[in-house]
Amino acid sequence: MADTPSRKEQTHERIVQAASRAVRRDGFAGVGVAGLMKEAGLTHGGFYAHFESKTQLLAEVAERAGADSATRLARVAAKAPPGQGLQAIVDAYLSDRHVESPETGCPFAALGTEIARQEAPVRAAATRYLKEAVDLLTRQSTDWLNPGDRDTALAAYCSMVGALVLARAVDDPELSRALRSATRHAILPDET
Amino acid sequence: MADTPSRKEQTHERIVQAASRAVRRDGFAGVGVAGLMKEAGLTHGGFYAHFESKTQLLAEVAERAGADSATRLARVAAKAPPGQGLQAIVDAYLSDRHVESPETGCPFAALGTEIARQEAPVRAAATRYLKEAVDLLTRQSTDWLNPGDRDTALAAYCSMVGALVLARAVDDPELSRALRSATRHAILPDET
Amino acid sequence: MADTPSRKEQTHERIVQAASRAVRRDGFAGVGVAGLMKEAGLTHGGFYAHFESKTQLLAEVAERAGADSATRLARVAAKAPPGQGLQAIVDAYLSDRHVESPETGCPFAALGTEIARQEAPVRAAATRYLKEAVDLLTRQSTDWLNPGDRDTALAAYCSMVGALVLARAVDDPELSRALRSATRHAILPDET
Amino acid sequence: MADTPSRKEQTHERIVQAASRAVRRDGFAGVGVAGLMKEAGLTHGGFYAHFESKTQLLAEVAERAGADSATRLARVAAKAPPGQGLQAIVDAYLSDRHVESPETGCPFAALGTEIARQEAPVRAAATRYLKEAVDLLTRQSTDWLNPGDRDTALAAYCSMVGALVLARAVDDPELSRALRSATRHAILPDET
DNA sequence: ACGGACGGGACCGCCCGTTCGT
DNA sequence: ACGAACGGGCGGTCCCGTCCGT
Repeated sequence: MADTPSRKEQTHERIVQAASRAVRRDGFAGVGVAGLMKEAGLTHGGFYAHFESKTQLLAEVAERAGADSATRLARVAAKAPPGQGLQAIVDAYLSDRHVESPETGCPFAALGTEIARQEAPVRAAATRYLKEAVDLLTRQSTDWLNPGDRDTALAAYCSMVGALVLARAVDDPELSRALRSATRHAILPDET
Repeated sequence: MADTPSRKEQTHERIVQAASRAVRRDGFAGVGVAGLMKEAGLTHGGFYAHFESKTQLLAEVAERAGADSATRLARVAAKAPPGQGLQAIVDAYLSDRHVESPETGCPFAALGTEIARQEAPVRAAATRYLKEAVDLLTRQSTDWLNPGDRDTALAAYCSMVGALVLARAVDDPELSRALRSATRHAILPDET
Repeated sequence: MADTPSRKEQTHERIVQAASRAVRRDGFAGVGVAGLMKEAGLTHGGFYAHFESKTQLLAEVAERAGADSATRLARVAAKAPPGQGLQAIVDAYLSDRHVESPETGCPFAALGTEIARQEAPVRAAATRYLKEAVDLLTRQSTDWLNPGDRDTALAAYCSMVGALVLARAVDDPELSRALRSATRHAILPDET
Repeated sequence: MADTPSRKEQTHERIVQAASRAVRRDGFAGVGVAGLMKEAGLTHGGFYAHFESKTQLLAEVAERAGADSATRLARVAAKAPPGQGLQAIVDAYLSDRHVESPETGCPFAALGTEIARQEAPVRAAATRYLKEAVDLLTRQSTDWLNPGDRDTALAAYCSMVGALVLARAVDDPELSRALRSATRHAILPDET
């Protein structure tokens, strides 16, 4: 369906896409309507032809950022050799690249503490994404994670998010790496 | 040694104190000079008698929030029975009370993703606090954490921060609890 | 050739026009963005759709005030009988009306001592205007001013500006008139 | 008669002195109480022990700047050889040094267009100073200026003020010099 | 007398939401 | 549907005037 997305739908999409990156880069409070539209190649006058309010855009942005991130996680897992999906996910999540690129990374690592102060739609989208991400982890069968062990998956996800949040916050590159390395070993204990 | 803190120092302290709570509650971007001063019982006019800029206040706030939090952690550990310091810290950190009271809680759980976008002094203060907190954890001798095992402490702290960030972000109280419960068991595996 | 100036250009013009009067009346430091916009029949909100900064507006204002004033001078000269252009200019410049109406008068008489403290674009505009005004004077052929005697024209212009500045500064109407009368006779010595 | 000026009077004097320079340098609108007091080596808290208001200070400043300038003019005239007082005054007034040093120069050249917007006491002081300056000029007996020819003196003073105002306003050093040179020759026509 | 904190107001720059015109 | 202008409001900064304390 949506075989031929109308011009309006395309523009709508472009705005959401640009905003989802801008928000992860600058935070919910760091973006303005004018800047978002400019980044999408438009002027801010036309914004309200696509969204009822900035709030509604942010809700769509949250949804979209979560969906993007879930897709990305799934792709990483799918590419990995059998039985190494979790390892691949963890490595990608805790990579230098992820630390340096919040724009395209995990929404929780980029916006976690701000989400708690956002309005209901944003938080609902975040919740949906979290469940999706945890489900994906739970499905990874590895030597030491029994498939279906949801609690271990939850804990692993918390660890990764926390590690990345701290890794981005601190001023000390070595500490940043140490946080992620320690987290990696905690999640994948038998790794050589 | 500052026997009688001058009136100015008292006011300065009051502002920083009020701001450190307001910032954790509303985020760095959610507070304004006028609001902060009002919360401290003053008007915005006198602000620049105490701080050169809002940025400088935020730096002091970061420092202060970190110091407060470290003190609090240490107190929790000290109160615990011998060999149960870590458990006490984890329980306090992952408690419902902490989830509901960002104002007086861990700065990383309240501001983590915003700290990454703050200026150098704030990030430096955050880094100092993180080292302090990890050192405290590292010193906790328990049955399963060898004292001095810094990597385990790092991983444990990441887990707790991530769990709390997610617990606050999600819309679903049950999920919030599940995140923390799973994290607790991951950190304290032998707990009955 | 700007057949149909767009709405934006019209508004822009209106703001500059209003500002050029307000500045001559109240000085560079005596005007604020809000007041200027109000005087142009707008609110301060839309200001930055037309100007990058207050500084840029002031630069345009200087240019515009100079151009207006030059046009006015030229018109006075053109209206005068042959050989009496200088006399007409001097009389207009030193008139009571000019003393009482800085808003529409010579920018140097209204803002001269402040221009020296303004930024480069304002000073450049002032310089251009001065050259224009002096050229106009130089072209006036009279009985006692040889056309092309630029030094005499320069001196005459200095005299007029000084006379008007002083005439406006002093508290004593009689002295104000005496200053201008004396200056008139110095510039037009053979006048009966 | 103020044999031993009290400490308060000395401080008062110091403030007025510093302010008279600051105002000529930065304009009436360019100075603040805090800055003035700092320049006098004090803090702005004690200001109102010496002056009822900023307005009153400005009045005293105008008076003082005028008196200083008059004294300076008189000294220049007194030092000159007999019959060359006017020439000495004109040369000093139109010198490069005067252009570059508004702080210690003629108040009209520094503040003329702002004085017109000041309150009554400032304008009254300016008027008194103008009369004094013109009287001084009028008393200069030269080959071409009959002593007592007040109108010529008035016109000469207007010329000098205008020349200096313009010389300071323009962006072009050559034009600045030309203005003053032309004015000099207009006032002192027979000079070789 | 002087230093310094404080209250209140102002100004510039920016942003959001709306309403025009095209 | 889009661009552009406009209205109202807010945030940070600075300043004046006052009132304490010393």
